[in-house]
Formats: sequence, structure tokens, C-alpha cells
Amino acid sequence: MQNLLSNLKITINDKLYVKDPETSELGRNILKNSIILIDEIGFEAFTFKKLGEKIQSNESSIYRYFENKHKLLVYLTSWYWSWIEYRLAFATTNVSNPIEKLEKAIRLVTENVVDDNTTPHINEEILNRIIVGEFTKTLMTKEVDNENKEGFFLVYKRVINRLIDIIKEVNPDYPYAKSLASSVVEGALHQHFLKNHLKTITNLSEKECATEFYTDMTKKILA
Amino acid sequence: MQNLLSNLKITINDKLYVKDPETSELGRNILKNSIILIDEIGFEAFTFKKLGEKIQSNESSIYRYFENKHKLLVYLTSWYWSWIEYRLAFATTNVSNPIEKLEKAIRLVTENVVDDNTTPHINEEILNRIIVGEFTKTLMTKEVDNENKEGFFLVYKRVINRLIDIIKEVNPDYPYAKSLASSVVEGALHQHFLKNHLKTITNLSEKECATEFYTDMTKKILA
DNA sequence: ACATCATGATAGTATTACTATTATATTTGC
DNA sequence: GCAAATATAATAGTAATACTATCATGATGT
Repeated sequence: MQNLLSNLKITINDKLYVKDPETSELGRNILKNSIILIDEIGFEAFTFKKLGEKIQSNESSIYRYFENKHKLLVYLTSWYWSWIEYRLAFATTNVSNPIEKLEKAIRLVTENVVDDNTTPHINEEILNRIIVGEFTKTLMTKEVDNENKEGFFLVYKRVINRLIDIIKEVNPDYPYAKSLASSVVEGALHQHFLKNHLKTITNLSEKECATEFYTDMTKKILA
Repeated sequence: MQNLLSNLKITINDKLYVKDPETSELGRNILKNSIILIDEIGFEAFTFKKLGEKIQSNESSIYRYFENKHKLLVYLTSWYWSWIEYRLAFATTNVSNPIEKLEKAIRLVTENVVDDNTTPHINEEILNRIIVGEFTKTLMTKEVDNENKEGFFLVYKRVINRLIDIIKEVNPDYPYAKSLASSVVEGALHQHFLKNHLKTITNLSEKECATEFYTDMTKKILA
């Protein structure tokens, strides 16, 4: 799997960039350091000017890769969900037992992420922190409907749909497979956020992880 | 209940405003029209200047009530959760059967909101739309921890805690009462958002409402 | 009648989110 | 090896945002 991923380029909707950042040193530098900087100062305070200073490049050069910071963030989140989708596909193929497949899938979308080292310019662990704190903001804008039509959220929906299929395999009669799948994926992000900032309204902690909560939940619901 | 609520003033953390907007005509006008304007153009595009134009008042006058638009939004969301908490308390007291109590609570935090007419300057139905689209943004900032210490999110946490208590009444042995409660409340908002914008990954629709999904979920989990 | 307070009007600042232009490297194609 | 094409850097400029500050006006209260 390591080798496969390092040979495989994750493809992102080309409406999200002006120039493909994967094709140049500067582009990859923009990706790498935008992740670090957004994590450091938050997306609201993040600007192309600050990023330019960080990578000792110019604001105007960054604009040649991305129209604006929102599209850069959607690019990064698409990258993340592609990476998840890839690992999800890999972890669940050739698993014949539906319950076992579901467990593996739930684990993958709920567990803590660690950097996978195959992509030197993307630190998945930091990227995951950005997803936890910023992903829903990419959806919750006045432009969702247009951006959805443009396919900006296709990868995310594909991840959810894979989970929907697995849920249906486990219990074809359960009437809310879609809502359950989207609840697990988005809910896990939210629980991770609560764990870090509003600890009193979550059971997650260093010991107790999201995987257990969601595995228990889905098994009972689909039983 | 109608009468009670109209006599009762919802109290908001006084660090959220410079001058209490409930104490003047202009203040109530700010509340009323900020809700309408945020719903119309979204929080990102919302500015005090635009609000001033809408209410034929001056930008500088609005700054006498709220330091910035973020605090205004946190004020509005606190108002909303206070209103929910009040109705939640009312709907669940004197209900002896825990399951019935849980059902009522779940209904209250998941169902579609309709304007309640007791507060002429707050349209709860529009406010609910703002909550669906903007609430998590008030949490997901670099200032969460400080603002949490200041008590900005106390009312929200109180709503969750009421639900936690009811969940525990139904099943004292269930180990994830906190995560379940926060999942239901935040998840319901998210499902409403999906219903309006990413319909393919939710089962909610005009017919099928969030209440059924979450009632079914919690009953199975706590059985 | 006077003081206080709320609101309005205007001006000003630093920052953001860009666009445009020109200059300077670097790559590549022949 | 050199010209042409391309990428990047530097600079300037604009409109909007998110404020702060000051002063004028008008209403209220004693």
C-alpha cells in the first residue's frame, strides 16, 4: 500500500486551482506550508501574504496557483478525502464479512490520523487537524450549491457513499443508511474537536477514542 | 408557556455585548435585522455597515452595542440555545417515564423550528436557519478556549447536559452519554444542512424528518 | 435650564483580498 | 549556445473591511 500510494497521484478537481500545485517545487511548497500555517494561525487569519513570507515567495506568485484562500482550503480538504477514500477502498476490499468490513471502515474514518510519509509535501496528521477545525466551514457558505454543482465536494460524498454501501450490506432494511453514514463521518470530526476544546460534553479522551463510540453505535443501530 | 416566556427575559452573558441590546429600540432593531441580514447574505458577507444601512442607522451606533460581528453572532446563538433550553426544561418536567422524556427532548432539539411570536424582535424560524449554517463557526475559531473560559458557550453546554441527564436516566450503564448527546444536537443541525444542500448523503427530506432518525438511533443505542 | 446620554455623521487607519504591470530569473527547444 | 517562452518576484494600486476617534445633535430627566 505504501508503494502504491507513492506512485499514485491524487487527482483533484481542476476548477480548484489555476495552476496544478503538484507540478512544481513552489506549488508543493505552497501546499506544504499552507497546511502548517493554517494549523498555526487558523483559516480566518491565514492570508496569501503571510504564506508568501513564510515560504519566502511572493503573494502574487501564490495567486498564480490558487484564486483565493477558500479554493486552496477546498483543494486541501479534497486531497484529504481522496487520501481517506483510497485507504478506505484498500482496507475494505476482499473483506467478505460485512460486519468486519464495517468495523474497518468506521475505524478508518474515526481514528486519529498519523502522517504516512509517502507524500513528503503533505503532513496528513496536521492536515487532519485542519479538517477537524475547518472542513465544515468549506461547506457552510452561501456558495455551497454552486460549488457542489462544480463538483467541489465529490470526493467527500464518495467517501460517505462507500460507507453507505457497507452499511447497506450489513443491514439492507435499515432506512437511514445515508444519514447514519454522514453522521459518523462528520460526527467523528466534531467529537475530536470537542475532545480538544469542550471536553465536558464528550466522552472522548486520550484513552477513549471515537472508534469505540461509533463502532458501538453502528452495531447497535444495524443489529 | 407562551405567557411565561413573554414575561421572562432571556439572560445572555454580559461579556458578549457593550450595551444590552434588549434595553432599547435600536438594540432590538439590531437583533431583529441582524438575524434577517445574516440569513440573507451569510455571516461572511455580513458587516455592521450593511446592517446600519438596512436599519437606517449608523455603523458607529451598532459598535456601541457589539464589539464585533463575531460577538453579535455568539449573542444570537446564545439566545437561541437559551430559548431551546427553556422549552426543553418545560417539555420534560413532570414527565416520569424516562423514555417518554427522552423522546420529547429529542423531538425538541431535532425538529423544524417555527417562529413562536412571543418575542417580536426575534424570529426563531430564521434564527434556526442561522444556527444550522453558522453555529459551528462560532466554536471553530482560534479563540475557542478563551471564549469557553469566559462562558460564551455555557448555554449550549447546558442544553447538552440536560440531554445527557435524560440519557442516563434511560440507561445508566451506557458509557458514552456525553458523546451521544452532543452527537444528536450537533448532528441534527448538520443533517438539516445536508437536507438543504447535499441531499444525496442524507435521508432527511420534506417527509422524513430528523426526529425519526435520532429517536430510532437513541432508542436502539440505549436499549 | 442644564446636564447627561443616545444616536448620527464624518474622518481616518491598518489590513485584506485582490488586479495589473513590469522586471528578472529559469527552462526549453532548436 | 542562444532566443523564446515560461515562471517567479517586486512593486503599485484599488475597493472593501473592521475598526477607532471626534464632534454634532437631539431627547430625557431633574
